[in-house]
Amino acid sequence: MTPEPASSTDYWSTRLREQGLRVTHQRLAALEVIDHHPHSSAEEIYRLLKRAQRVPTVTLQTVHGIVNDLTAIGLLRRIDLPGKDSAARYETRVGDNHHHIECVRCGRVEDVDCARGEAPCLLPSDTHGMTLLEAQVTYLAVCHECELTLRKETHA
Amino acid sequence: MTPEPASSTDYWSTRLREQGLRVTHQRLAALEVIDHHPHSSAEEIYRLLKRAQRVPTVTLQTVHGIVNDLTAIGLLRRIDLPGKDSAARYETRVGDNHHHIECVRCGRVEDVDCARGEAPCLLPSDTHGMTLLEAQVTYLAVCHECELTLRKETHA
DNA sequence: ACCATTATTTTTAGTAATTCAAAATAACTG
DNA sequence: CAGTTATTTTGAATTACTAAAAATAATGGT
Ligand SMILES: [Mn+2]
Ligand SMILES: [Mn+2]
Ligand SMILES: [Zn+2]
Ligand SMILES: [Zn+2]
Repeated sequence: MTPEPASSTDYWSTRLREQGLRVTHQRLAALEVIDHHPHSSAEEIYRLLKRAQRVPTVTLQTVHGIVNDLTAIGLLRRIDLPGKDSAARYETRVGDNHHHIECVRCGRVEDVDCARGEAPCLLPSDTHGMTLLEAQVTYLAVCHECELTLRKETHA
Repeated sequence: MTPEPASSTDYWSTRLREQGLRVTHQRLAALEVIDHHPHSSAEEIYRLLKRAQRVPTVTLQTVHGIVNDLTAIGLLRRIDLPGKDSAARYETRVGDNHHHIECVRCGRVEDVDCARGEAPCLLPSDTHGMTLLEAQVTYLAVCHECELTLRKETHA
């Protein structure tokens, strides 16, 4: 059985060391922040790290390096949503192949459970001779608040 | 004196005028090029337009303007594929809600017919109170050529 | 066909997201 | 605790795209 870590810091530290990465307070703080603010962009993570005085000296370039490294070892998942306001977003919920629904107006993102739970959860009618890795599904929608806003605008 | 077959030029001209847009040789040439090279990026369209001396004076900014305008009136479809080295791609096959399979290594993109043919072709387990517009499906894969290349690299 | 109107293209700059490389810093090892 | 070197910081570059003003050309009326 897996022993429960005393704190989330211990948990992340163990995961980092397992992968041969050093345990820095920047990485730990980033993981905390992403865990509490899923689907954040590098810029948002950066602001959250500075705002709470967690890592006042951190730079945006460091955040990019961190999310790249942590994604590479499977501690984070990167999601690329469509739209020209395209900044990659990151989350700690990995390994369950879940999907996302995005409001095309305000960019709000919510999780959508996968029916199958592992990739690929959907099969193409034709693979064109390729080896399928994953079916990436993104639901585009308009959230309730934006619907109301749009209705007002249409009225005027 | 029209170097292009009158039929396709006439077709696009009619579509443009229907939408109140002027028929410019830049727009016509762009539509031709995209029709013959589906899933091209603005940069690729730009190079294709200059290469064949079709529109030697065209600029990349113009291509961006054209694809934006033509997408807005439904003559083109814009596809945003995942992977951060990915520029938006454009195609003339519109209105059938088809999907795509992309090689994650070389970026090759092929069409995948939609089982339903119109959006949304898939329903989320939870809409989170949002009004669903579309289920965007992208299959990530490794093409045959890339598979062979990767096998060689692993060997060495 | 000619001209006027104005949409479109071109020219010139600027922005946002991300990457790269060298120098400074700070984790791990012994 | 000191040495090694991964990581962060600093500073600059790149890519994809947008913005605004000046030049050009497509349409409509004569
Ligand atoms: Mn998620
Ligand atoms: Mn297609
Ligand atoms: Zn919204
Ligand atoms: Zn390939």
